[in-house]
Amino acid sequence: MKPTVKDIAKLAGVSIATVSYVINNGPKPVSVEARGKVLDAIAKTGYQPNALARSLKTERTQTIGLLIPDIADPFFTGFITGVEQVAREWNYNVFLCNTGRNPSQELHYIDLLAQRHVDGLVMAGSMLDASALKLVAANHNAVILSPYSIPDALLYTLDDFDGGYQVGNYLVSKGHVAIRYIEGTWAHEIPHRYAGLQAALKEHGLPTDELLGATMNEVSYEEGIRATVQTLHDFPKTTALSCYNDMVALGAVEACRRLGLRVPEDISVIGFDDIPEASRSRPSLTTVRSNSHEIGIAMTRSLIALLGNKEACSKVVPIPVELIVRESSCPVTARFQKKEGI
Amino acid sequence: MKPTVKDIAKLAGVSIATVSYVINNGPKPVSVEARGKVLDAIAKTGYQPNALARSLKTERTQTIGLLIPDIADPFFTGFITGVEQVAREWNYNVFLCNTGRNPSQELHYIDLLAQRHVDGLVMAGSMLDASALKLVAANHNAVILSPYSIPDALLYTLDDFDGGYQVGNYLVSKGHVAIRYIEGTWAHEIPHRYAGLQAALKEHGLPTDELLGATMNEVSYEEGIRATVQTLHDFPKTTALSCYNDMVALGAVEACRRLGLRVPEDISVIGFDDIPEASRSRPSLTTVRSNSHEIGIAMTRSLIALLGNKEACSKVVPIPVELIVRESSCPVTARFQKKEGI
DNA sequence: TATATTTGTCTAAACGTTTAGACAAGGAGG
DNA sequence: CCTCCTTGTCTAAACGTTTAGACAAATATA
Repeated sequence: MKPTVKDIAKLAGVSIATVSYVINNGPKPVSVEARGKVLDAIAKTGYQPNALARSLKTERTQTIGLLIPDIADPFFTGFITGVEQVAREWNYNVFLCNTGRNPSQELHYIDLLAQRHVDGLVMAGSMLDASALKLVAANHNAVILSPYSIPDALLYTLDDFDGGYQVGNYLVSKGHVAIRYIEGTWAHEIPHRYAGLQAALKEHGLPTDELLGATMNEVSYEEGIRATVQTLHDFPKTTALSCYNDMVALGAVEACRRLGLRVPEDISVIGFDDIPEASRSRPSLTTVRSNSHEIGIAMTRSLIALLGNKEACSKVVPIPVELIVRESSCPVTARFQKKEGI
Repeated sequence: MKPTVKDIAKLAGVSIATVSYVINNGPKPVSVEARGKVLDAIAKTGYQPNALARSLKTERTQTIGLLIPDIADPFFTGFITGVEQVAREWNYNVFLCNTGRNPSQELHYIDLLAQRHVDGLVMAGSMLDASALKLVAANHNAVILSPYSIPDALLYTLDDFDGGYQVGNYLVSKGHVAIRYIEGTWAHEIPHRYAGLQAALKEHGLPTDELLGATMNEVSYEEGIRATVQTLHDFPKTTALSCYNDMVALGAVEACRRLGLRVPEDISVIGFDDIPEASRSRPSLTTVRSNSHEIGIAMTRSLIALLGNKEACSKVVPIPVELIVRESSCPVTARFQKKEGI
């Protein structure tokens, strides 16, 4: 079968320790001639070290586990490539786990990664609740992107609240009053985007009791359409839709089209994430941007630093977000002018 | 540290063999009382078996390596979820490797997966040449999606040629003559999509010497725009663009818009893959569909079957493709009528 | 009753590495 | 010349599992 260190040792006429030393530039020195013989034997046999055995002994797998909710969501594909890039730089490998926004699947993967002794965890968009997350953070080397506050964890927090707040402020400043928020699945006890939006409206003295539109069974384009149709059926006078997600917002735009509403003339639609399709679609999507690729990079750097010096450097890194205004949102004022013109 | 089988054995007052037997419903039977004691000890300590040690002994990792060129390409995300789904069903895990369409990166990952002793390989959209692929197929349990013919391998082949042929036939039947093909990167010695398109034109007695438009440095939306602008600069009379990819086709549509050309009135654009955005975009994209999710499922089933009974069941599975006509393509005839109407 | 089989348990040897410690040889410094 | 350090090599013990084989007791078969 596959050649082992033993075979190489025999072939080169040295001890297996010596072979190991040359493979790893081992802790002990090796004479040039011995090294030569070993290298020859390795080349001749095409020997490849068994990573399993190596990891078993060294307690390091040079692997980081990456948990994300949805591989088809461009926000996360950007995130993933960021993680991969840094991992490659530092000679780590990435074991990607796609939880499908399913908490039990997520727990299953966390167990799996533990059994495989990954060196660390990068988590984003977890569907676990705060206490479960706390437990994960306590038992693993983990860096987590989450809106929860988790003591003693390496935590990145997207400023969801501010994102919602900026959307709210923007819409109100343009004269919108009948605003609805299309929530994703109720992942968290505290839906920060919604809360931020709510806060902005309150600040301007607007009521928020009818702010929440229909919620969705899963986060997808199709469900975005369904939830929007439902919402506009329940609240026909809506002039602005703020959506959990760009995918959802794209669905919302499609729903409006089907209902014969023009975007943005009749109704404004705003998303979240600024995925590539947001700027490509017609109308292009007003949205809240956060650079997921950069976040992935930063988080992975943090994790690798943590793995290096085990000092419990718990800290919280806030990530700012930015409202990007495009074609899908429009001043109510303009619309009113148009109506008056008739 | 983490509890081991030894700890459980001591705690339960049995031998480590017995512990192993209950964990695996082992090859030997275990009395109910012993099993009970072991299960208690496991529950009490939260013991998790070390997958590394286990795999080292059993020579199985219950893992399949998945190699794809681009995680951001929706064609492949569909493929990935298909693979994951079947893997989960059969209690396998997926180690996903994103090669970034970089052959050396791809070889690196293949080595990595070998060192980690994955049980099998699923490869799609490889950038390796036929001889390298042949080598991979010979040395691993692999199922490969590739246009090359690789003897003694489990091979799936997308009917790229027929896809190109269908596009060509369709365009010619609608009266198009000035057709250009926007190639992706020159991944393969034989660009089948191009060849199929060419064959269709030849069959109708059309010249094919000016069929090939500008090629791209990488497969992306942005490069699609660039290559299209270039192509339409070189061949201003072009009435139809057939593109390597839906991503590229979307770029082509955007390029046309920037050049003031209406799609499909002035020029037809056709993609390949039928990614979700193809039907969402305006104009919606005429394209060649193949269900990547289903392909992922079928290939993984094949691999798992192969892993079960090692008989070298080499075979070639062709995958049909289907032209989906949408808004982005249009009869020249209609356009001519319009012109005559003026 | 004597013998064969089944059932349950244990001991110990792998699997392919890494690495601490023993050891020998060769120089350097006194 | 003796001691001390460095250099290079080797032996052997881990790492945490699985499992073949030994063995004893209980049960079935003759």
